[in-house]
Amino acid sequence: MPVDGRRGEELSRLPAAPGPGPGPSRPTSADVARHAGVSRATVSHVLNGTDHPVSEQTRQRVLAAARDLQYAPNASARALRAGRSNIVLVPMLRSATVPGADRFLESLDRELAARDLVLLMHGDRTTSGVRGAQAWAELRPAAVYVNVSRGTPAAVELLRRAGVQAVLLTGAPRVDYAPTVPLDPAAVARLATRHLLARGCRRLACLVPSGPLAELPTQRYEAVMEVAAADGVPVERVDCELSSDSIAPVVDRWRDPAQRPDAVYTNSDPFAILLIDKLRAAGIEVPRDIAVVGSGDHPLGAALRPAITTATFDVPAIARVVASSIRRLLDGADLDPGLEAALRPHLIVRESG
Amino acid sequence: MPVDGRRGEELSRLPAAPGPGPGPSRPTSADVARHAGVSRATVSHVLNGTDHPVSEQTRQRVLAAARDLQYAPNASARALRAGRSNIVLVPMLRSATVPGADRFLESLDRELAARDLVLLMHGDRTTSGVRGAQAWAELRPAAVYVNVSRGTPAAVELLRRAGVQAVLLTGAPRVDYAPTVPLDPAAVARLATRHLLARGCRRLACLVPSGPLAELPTQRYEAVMEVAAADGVPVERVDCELSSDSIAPVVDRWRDPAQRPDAVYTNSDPFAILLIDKLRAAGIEVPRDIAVVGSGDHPLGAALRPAITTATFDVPAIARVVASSIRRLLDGADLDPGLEAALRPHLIVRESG
DNA sequence: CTGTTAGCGCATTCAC
DNA sequence: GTGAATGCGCTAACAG
Repeated sequence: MPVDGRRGEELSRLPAAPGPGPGPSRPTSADVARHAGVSRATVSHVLNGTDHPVSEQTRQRVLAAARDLQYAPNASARALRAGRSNIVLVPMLRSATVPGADRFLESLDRELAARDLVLLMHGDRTTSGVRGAQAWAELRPAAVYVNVSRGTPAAVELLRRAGVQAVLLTGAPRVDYAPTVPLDPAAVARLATRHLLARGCRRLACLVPSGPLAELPTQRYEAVMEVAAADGVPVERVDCELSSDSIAPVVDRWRDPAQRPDAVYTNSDPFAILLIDKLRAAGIEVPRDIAVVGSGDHPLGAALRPAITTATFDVPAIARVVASSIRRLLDGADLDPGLEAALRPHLIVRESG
Repeated sequence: MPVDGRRGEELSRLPAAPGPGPGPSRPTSADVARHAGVSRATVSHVLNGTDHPVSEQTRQRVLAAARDLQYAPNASARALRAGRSNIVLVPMLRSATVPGADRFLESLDRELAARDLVLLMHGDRTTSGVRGAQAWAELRPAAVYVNVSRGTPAAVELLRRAGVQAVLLTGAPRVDYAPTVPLDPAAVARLATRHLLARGCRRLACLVPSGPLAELPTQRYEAVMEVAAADGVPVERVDCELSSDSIAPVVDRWRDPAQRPDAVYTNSDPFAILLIDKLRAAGIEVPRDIAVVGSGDHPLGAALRPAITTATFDVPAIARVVASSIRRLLDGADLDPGLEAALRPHLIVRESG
């Protein structure tokens, strides 16, 4: 399955190498057949459990031969013949963008495995659109699950034309050119904001991590703005990084109660933890002086004091409906009806706000 | 590339489906050839940049046709014919075991891409040995990079017989049946311990996270023990989890100076952060009363006060030598000579110890 | 009922 | 510049 290595070239190319040289043993179904004294067709029937009748005796002989030779069918040949695979390809997410990414992939693998599908992650985190689709299509996966921002209409069309049976997109703007898991990463920000407003907060601030991964934090900031604006509550935007130097000047300004918001939404729990540490050092108490709400439910958030109030998604539940939806798509059905429900964020109210 | 979905069965099976049905368009190299008015051989030569001479004019015609049809070569057919691919397969690591896992994979992808290789992660995190090798072999990758604990001798043999050109193992006990990246995850623990001893600490404790992922922490605990024992320094083993309830009783006991170690190694920075929080709440000051050293260089560790002293690996450097070694192995050379040097852990001395 | 023969799928590459 | 063989496994059609 050669796939394009260098990004940004016409098409892939195989590294120079000695052609289909026989190599060592590399057992094929023909070897198994020879070993068992039957034809390749019989081997195939036995190993695949087709409905074709085979005597128990030959069956055992074939199985034994396969075991002896440690035969592993060549997925390439198989996929080529079948014109389809049971691979679900997920281009790797831009790291740290989504806090629970790793947990999600772990759950997703379990759920897919239970549905006879294999999860494969493509290491490239940046290539998108047609160029990305090109790389993904080469593997001829049964399904591709990718963010809308990378799954452009042209990309989706290319994948479909390449024979990918199910292209499932995920992300905020629901699109019409492919089934979409309408997971809005900003939903946690909205939920957190509504919570703070309901608690009577009237002056908000929002920490916005800067850097190359700022897309999501910015979306969340806008969501906070929007919800707060509906109540006529102002939101101070605080651009920062996860470092002491970055937070210090802000906290310093907030020493003055007149300059101080009464609540802060921080985009991720580590930022909340950092902020609270700096506030404490400045003599500002959480939640008495300022309420702080994060998101992502980081384990440290629950363990430290004050424990972080956080808005988060139910990661395993989302993995389940995504896997189920992919399976259904492959079987010609619609998305899992439980999708919307599983995507609703929830709030874990602890001590910080 | 159908791969076994259910774990623990004889061999894989394709989900029932309508055979190699023609499907929609699914452009093949034959389509491109037709479109450009040339033979498939020519298409192949042009698209792969072989040294076979092709007139500039036809070259352009072929490229244009490929673009028009959004042609993506079928990786299965290609691999089948070529008997080799440019895929490097990495079975996904048991999550959170290695703190920098995600960073590592990101760097590794970049380094591999620069060497014309594509990184693919296999979603299954648990299957190992022959069973795992079976699943990995089906993809016929050019190389597999996996922990020694999963890459048993039988697994390595199976992979080799299946035509995987480079099997690179990683992990502590260097083995002789396959090239190994002797990355010892316990090395950071040794380094941290030596640092604490050099600072005059004479009574150590070691936090050992429990749970299903306890293998690594236990190895590290043993490393701490070993180094400390050489100096006649005792080590208290503290089994715990990353939660308030888990740490509280320990800290409570340490309120009594007579019961208290003078330094703690915590296996990961989040544990150090948690511990310091609880110690502070108990009126025990770090590093005055107890020194604390973590590992993994978590960003929060640098940002909080006291900043966490941590022992860590140079993740991007390791990714570089691993990628380089894989490339060299594929080219018939030996491991990158810079390997050992890149694997050395280093200490970031900050405030906590 | 049991097993076999034969052709296909797609891209690569040798030889004319 | 092209024809044709090739790699590996699946499966429809067929023969005992």
